[in-house]
Amino acid sequence: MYLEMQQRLGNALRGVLKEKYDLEPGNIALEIPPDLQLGELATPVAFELARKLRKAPKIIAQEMVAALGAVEGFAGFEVAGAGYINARLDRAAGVRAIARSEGSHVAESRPGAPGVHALVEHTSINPNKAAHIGHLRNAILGDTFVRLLRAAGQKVDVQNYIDNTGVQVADVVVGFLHLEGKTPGEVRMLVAERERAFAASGRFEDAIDYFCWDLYARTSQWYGDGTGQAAKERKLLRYETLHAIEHGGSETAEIAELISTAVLKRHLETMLRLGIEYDFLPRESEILHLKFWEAAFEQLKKTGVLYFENEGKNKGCWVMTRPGAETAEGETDEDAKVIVRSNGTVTYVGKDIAYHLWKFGLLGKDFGYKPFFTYGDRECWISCEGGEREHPQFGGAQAIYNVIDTRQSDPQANVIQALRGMGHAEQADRYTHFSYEMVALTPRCAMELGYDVPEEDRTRPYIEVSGRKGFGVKADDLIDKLIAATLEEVNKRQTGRDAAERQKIAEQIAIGALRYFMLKYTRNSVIAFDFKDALSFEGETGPYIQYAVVRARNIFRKGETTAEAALAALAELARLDEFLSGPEDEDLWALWLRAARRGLVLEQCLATSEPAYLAKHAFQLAQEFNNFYHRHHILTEENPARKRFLLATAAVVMRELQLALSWLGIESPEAM
RNA sequence: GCGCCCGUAGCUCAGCUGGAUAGAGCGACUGACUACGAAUCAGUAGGUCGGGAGUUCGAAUCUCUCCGGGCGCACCA
Repeated sequence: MYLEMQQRLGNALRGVLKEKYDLEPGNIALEIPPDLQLGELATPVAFELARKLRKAPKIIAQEMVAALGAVEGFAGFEVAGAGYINARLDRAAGVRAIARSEGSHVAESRPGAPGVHALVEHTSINPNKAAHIGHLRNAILGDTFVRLLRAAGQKVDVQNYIDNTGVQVADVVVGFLHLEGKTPGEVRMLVAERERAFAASGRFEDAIDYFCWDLYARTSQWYGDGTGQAAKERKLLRYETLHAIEHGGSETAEIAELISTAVLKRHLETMLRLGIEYDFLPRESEILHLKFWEAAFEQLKKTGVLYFENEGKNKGCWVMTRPGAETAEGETDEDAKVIVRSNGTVTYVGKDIAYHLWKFGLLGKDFGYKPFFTYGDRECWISCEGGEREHPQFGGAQAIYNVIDTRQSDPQANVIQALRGMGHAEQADRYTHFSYEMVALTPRCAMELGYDVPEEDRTRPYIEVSGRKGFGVKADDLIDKLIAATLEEVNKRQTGRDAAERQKIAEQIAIGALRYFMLKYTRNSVIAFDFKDALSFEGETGPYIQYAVVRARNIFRKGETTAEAALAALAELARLDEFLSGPEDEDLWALWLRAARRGLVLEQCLATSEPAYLAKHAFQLAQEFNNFYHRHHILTEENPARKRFLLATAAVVMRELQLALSWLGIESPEAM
């Protein structure tokens, strides 16, 4: 509702400016005043115009208010301070409009945006070890953004890119074959044995991804431990293995496929615990074998984005100019980005350009597809050669979002630069590197986990996690720990419920706590992870918001009615103003207004690619609700009309909280 | 050296396209439960918004500069 009123006021002001002063400003600043005393919306536009019109801001504001006349939904306008124009809403009409606005779309506010086919890539964990907390941040941010895009009416494909032929997978293969000295047959048996053991015990320590976590760390260590000749040989082994995997068709490649597929399956299971699902898993093996790069290479050469370097340190390579680089005519750009090495192989950025041409439907090639993982009623597909004849369409998106940590901004910028250089400016503009900062551990947390923290690192605010070193908190361990902690609380409080119900509630709360924890920080803030903060269920947390919903739910249960009925009953109340105009009732109106911010917040989140605004909004709404809950005892209210109004207030807040939580991927438990 | 990010209360962080008295959580201290269940609420203390200069009617927000911290800048992915 707030968003609609803001737009209406903006249009009215625009009309006045055009008619009275013949001005057509691009943007009219509209804000929410710091205090309800000053109205619900305000604009400082008169200040900006003062110089241009050579008049005092206050005079301009007065003239504009006079010219505005009546605007539907507004009770009036006034001039305040040195020239603010403050707008007051018609409160009763506002409440009725808020009660009615159930839709989750901001369709009318973003012309052209709904109906957009968007593609979000997130998670993209190397399939060679268990997922850790850093990966959780990526997946939770990505999944939440997907929910926001869908709430705004966009069609979204969710992709999880699998680098199954990279050096990280090669490293665990080296670990299995050379460090452990296993034959390919023995590796097959071990993977099968791990899958059996995990299925039987349900303990993550038994699973293949946990096994690989340690093996990968040991292998990384092993490369570094070798001296002289041994180090050389180990390095050689590493690259021979990598090349065998990239090339395919060998026993080494088969082992890599086996391991990466088993680990990938585990990643999907881990993410499913958080309610995160994917539509398609494109793999690097197909990008290689289906010759995506060859097709892209032709286009890159034809458009002149790539050129062959004959001079300098990059002699013999195909290179591209970096974004923002300027080189004088005839000079060698030593700083250019190498895309094809002098030995003819293609770099990571090159493969990524090909993949992104495919994402936008510009490559002229497609993957093969087969079903890979089932989510209740639908399939997640994976790339392959050949594949099923019948499959959903992926790729060919109009807008893409890549959830990738901020350290990869340079390569991401290279890909965008290449698209632009190839003449795809529109696509380059709709390519968003949805970047975020890493999750690190506080030194205290690292030491609690038993890691050896060097003296000089102990005073640092945080220490980066490292899969290569096996240094970090595994995702499933954290989730288990959270569930155990919430279950303990639930068991104390929900003594009347059976074990299965309590378990379900504990899981909902644990996941709510985790997702909220990852979403409450803005993207470019480093999260210094600590169990104390992550396991907290009080204050600015997911459970706090869930608890507000449960409280509202309890009111309707005890009052033997429903939120829907309470909202519908609002229509029968003749005079709403009597509950909204008294000085002691300002908080009620403020609560309705907060509940009305949904569209505004959604738009802000999408415009800035920042889910944290929604997290903040949900918390603030819950906070105001808790405050309201204490101040007004609804079920014992003696004035029946007022009781109805209070019930409707609880109902609208509950509706908005549940909707906001669902966008955050957080469930609302029945009881807490 | 070049590029990007950060520096706001004891700690962790918000602060929308510059706008009206700088906010929250945690922690500290004081209070409020035979209940619409306190995973809650009320209150108190706590800030030269890293320093300086500039632009502006107006700067935590924009520009420059300095200080302090982080991350990138491969023929790795």
